Amino acid sequence: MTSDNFNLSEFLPYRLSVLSSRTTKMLSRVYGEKYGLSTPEWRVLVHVARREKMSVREIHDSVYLEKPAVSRAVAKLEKAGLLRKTTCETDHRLVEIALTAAGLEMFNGIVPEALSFEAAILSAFSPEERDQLHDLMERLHDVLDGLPDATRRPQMDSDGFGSLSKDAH
Amino acid sequence: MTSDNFNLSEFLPYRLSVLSSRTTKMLSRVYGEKYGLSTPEWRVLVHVARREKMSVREIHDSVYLEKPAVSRAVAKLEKAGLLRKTTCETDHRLVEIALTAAGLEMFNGIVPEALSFEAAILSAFSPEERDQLHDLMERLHDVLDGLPDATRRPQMDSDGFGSLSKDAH
DNA sequence: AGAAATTCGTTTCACTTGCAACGATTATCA
DNA sequence: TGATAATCGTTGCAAGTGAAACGAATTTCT
Repeated sequence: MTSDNFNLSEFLPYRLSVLSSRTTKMLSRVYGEKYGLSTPEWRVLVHVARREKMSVREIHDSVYLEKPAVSRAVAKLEKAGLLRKTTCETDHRLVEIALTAAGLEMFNGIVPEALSFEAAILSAFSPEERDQLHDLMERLHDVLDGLPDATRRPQMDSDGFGSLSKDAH
Repeated sequence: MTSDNFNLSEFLPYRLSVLSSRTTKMLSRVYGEKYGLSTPEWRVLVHVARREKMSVREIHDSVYLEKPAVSRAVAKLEKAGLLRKTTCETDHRLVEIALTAAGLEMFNGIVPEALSFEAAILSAFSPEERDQLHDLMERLHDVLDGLPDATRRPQMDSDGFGSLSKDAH
């Protein structure tokens, strides 16, 4: 393909962007209109729900959000009474973030709706096709990792062994 | 899956968002660092290059950009001498947007780099897998279209029959 | 121990975005 | 024809974002 007939709508990065934007926007109605959460807030809420305590940096590492975005989302969620911040006793730089009962309740309210949104999307695909999709996306990430100047990729959720994983010392 | 073990990193909308963000950001180095374009400007440039003349609304319809974003991108591109704006003779509300020689030159410079970025990504996949990816993404769009309150989906580039397609009157 | 470097979370600032409103122009229709 | 409605592109404004800078706290290294 030459410059002459370059077609943006067939260009993979553009296609990914449009698909992602539409999906995120439609999902955001679930946690936005009804629960008043922004996308960063939703992501933080979900992530904190998986462990007892998390620091801002841990959230930043595992969720695709810049540090300031995490900080602000946490501040808003705290103001809304959905989580509680306490400075870590053993390291006063760290903040221990934990859901409140209200936060957990909201989390339990949203998740089924979010999952049913996802289910509605995936209902159009067979189990094999879902695997294909999953596999293809994973490999796209791998390719990006190998490119020069690769952007940061949030680490996968290594399943919950709780507490601040500030490792052995 | 219950709320208890909801895993954000396995959640399709989130996965799409991260993949799209990474891809867009890495691509933006191509047109950003070297040519000083923002993403909306890049999209407008590319789109205007496919036809002789376009209006703001036509760009808005076919590119996934809000009307103000198009308007501002066009303004910047004009200031940079990459395109020219003239008010339509037969309808003074419309603006006819066309690339200048400098704009075309930049377009011809960027496109090969953008395509080689895409090629680098797709090199990890067989032709069949590329078709699968294309097909799966297309069907994801179809599903979104069928959902209530579906967001706007930019119309595909029906290949170039030029001029302002303000239809017969 | 003490100085320098590092890490953590927040804040600041410039920039971008999305939505609504606006003036200008054209279309609609009584 | 004349008034109303619709469309086009732009602008204002409030909210969001990213990068760098910052103070506080801890680690590192001599």
